[in-house]
Amino acid sequence: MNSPVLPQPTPTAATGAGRGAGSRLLAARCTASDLLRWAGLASWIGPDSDAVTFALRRVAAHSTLVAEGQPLHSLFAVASGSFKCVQVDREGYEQVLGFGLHGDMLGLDALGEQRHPSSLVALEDSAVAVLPASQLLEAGHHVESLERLLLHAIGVELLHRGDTQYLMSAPGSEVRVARFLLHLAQRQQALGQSTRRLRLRMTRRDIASHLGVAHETVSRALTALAHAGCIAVSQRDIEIVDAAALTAMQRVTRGLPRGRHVDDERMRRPVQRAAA
Amino acid sequence: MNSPVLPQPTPTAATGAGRGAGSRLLAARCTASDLLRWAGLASWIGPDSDAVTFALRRVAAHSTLVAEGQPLHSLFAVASGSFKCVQVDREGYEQVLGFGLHGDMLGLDALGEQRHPSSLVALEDSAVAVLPASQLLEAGHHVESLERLLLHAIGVELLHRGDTQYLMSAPGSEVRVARFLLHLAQRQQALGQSTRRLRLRMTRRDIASHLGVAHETVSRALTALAHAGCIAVSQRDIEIVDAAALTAMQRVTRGLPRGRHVDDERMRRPVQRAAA
DNA sequence: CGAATCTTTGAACTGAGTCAATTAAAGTGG
DNA sequence: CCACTTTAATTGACTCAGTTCAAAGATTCG
Repeated sequence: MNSPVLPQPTPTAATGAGRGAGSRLLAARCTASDLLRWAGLASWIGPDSDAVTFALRRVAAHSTLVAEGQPLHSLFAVASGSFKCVQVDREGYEQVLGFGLHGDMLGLDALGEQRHPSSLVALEDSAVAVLPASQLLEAGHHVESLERLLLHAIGVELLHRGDTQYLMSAPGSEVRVARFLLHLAQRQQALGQSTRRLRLRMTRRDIASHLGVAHETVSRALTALAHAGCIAVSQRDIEIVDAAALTAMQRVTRGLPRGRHVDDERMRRPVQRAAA
Repeated sequence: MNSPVLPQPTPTAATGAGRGAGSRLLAARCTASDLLRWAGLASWIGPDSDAVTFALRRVAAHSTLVAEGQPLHSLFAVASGSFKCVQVDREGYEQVLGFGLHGDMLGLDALGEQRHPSSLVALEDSAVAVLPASQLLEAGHHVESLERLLLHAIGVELLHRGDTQYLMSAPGSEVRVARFLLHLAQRQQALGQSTRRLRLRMTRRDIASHLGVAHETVSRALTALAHAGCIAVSQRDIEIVDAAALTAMQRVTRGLPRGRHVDDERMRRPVQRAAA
């Protein structure tokens, strides 16, 4: 059926001592060292990093890890799989605030009011490390690497939010999608995965919500970018064919303060647009 | 360099007398108690809250407190005045990520890479408390209220970013502006200031950038809202005449303005079991 | 296999961006 | 203090990109 675990492209010598092939997720707990490794901060691992362990929890695809409004009990770190962070308003409109990939910390926005302002939903079968809020500060005082991890995660989260605002500030849909793809590729790169091949775990609707456009527009933008030769699209598998062109496209923003469009019809309009 | 004479010799602390808000007299330093008071967290003030003090620093209108890319030296708390947080991309387009009001913590997004991803620019003559990053953690371990303050500020910042994404997700410009005004009013309320009268410290351009629209559109939306009787506009002074109408307007999101399928389509089944 | 969801494509309508011109305010300097 | 220069704000006209409505493929899942 569903593949339980994706094989690691980068054979980082498993956590600890690899108990059985690919069975790391079956372990009941993980250490701060694991968290650091997932976040790409292996260099911060110190002798104290194994002093604390955290429970692992499986989350089935499409199930809700935390629901909006729920009081803060713990933070989470993505051990495997992926999540979306959403808010739904009274009208039922779903706003996707972001996506959590391997190693990302989830639930940080609950630190303000001690309750979760957004829901966390698994996009696929996933697993998270559970970091009890009460235990965190206490442990952080004794395990320095853990405290640094937390602070780092906070900064990264804020960085992503900034990126998202930048995403949404783009006036053109193709630009937004291009930025989104590049942003995703960049994050995958940080995880040591391919920069060219992207496997989108979220629906077009989720992407659309995240980008602030209609889902049809995402489709159209994707096909337009493909038609322009920037990418190749096959369902949720996307290959970045011409990263340079994509980047160039991503740079087009709203009305430059001054100066003219030096950029011109580089495949300005693939649409057949009322040719009549 | 250091200002030769400080007008008001309110020596150290002055926390007992000062509510911080009133005059713009500036003590050379402030305490954690002050920070908590500014943030509306006076209830957290404990005996240890005066154990640490922080330098105050004046920032002239339009001057840059921190420039994009600058390494992280300290965080800041707004003692008086206001700031905008901006990123400018290679084309020179300025993206406003947010505004910092009295009591807000500034520079948190630098915690990720130990470098400021965005600039902080004073919108008017302002002052900030300087919280050296190195000193912060250390002090936090001993002064509990300070640590809680930091965590709270982080959560609040994340909350604001979420609000901003919600802002920008609105398809209509009037909706965005309405949400922006209500958001601002809400923050002012948290500071104990008027909910009806808003004095915008930022230009229309800044607002436009923050909302992801053209600055002309902000003007138009403002006059439209005024024409609808929701608000009254006089330059940068805005009075919220009909908060209910504004709120109603703010709720209009994409796709369900009129008519048909309002309910059935969104079959919400929010909670599914997460754990195995 | 069929039901439901996801995805793509089409066509028409409209709201917001761009360009442009005018007015208002604020900062500069003699 | 008052010309003068700059920057901010408002308003109008026109065009187009993206939303909306609609419907047909594709994919997943029970």
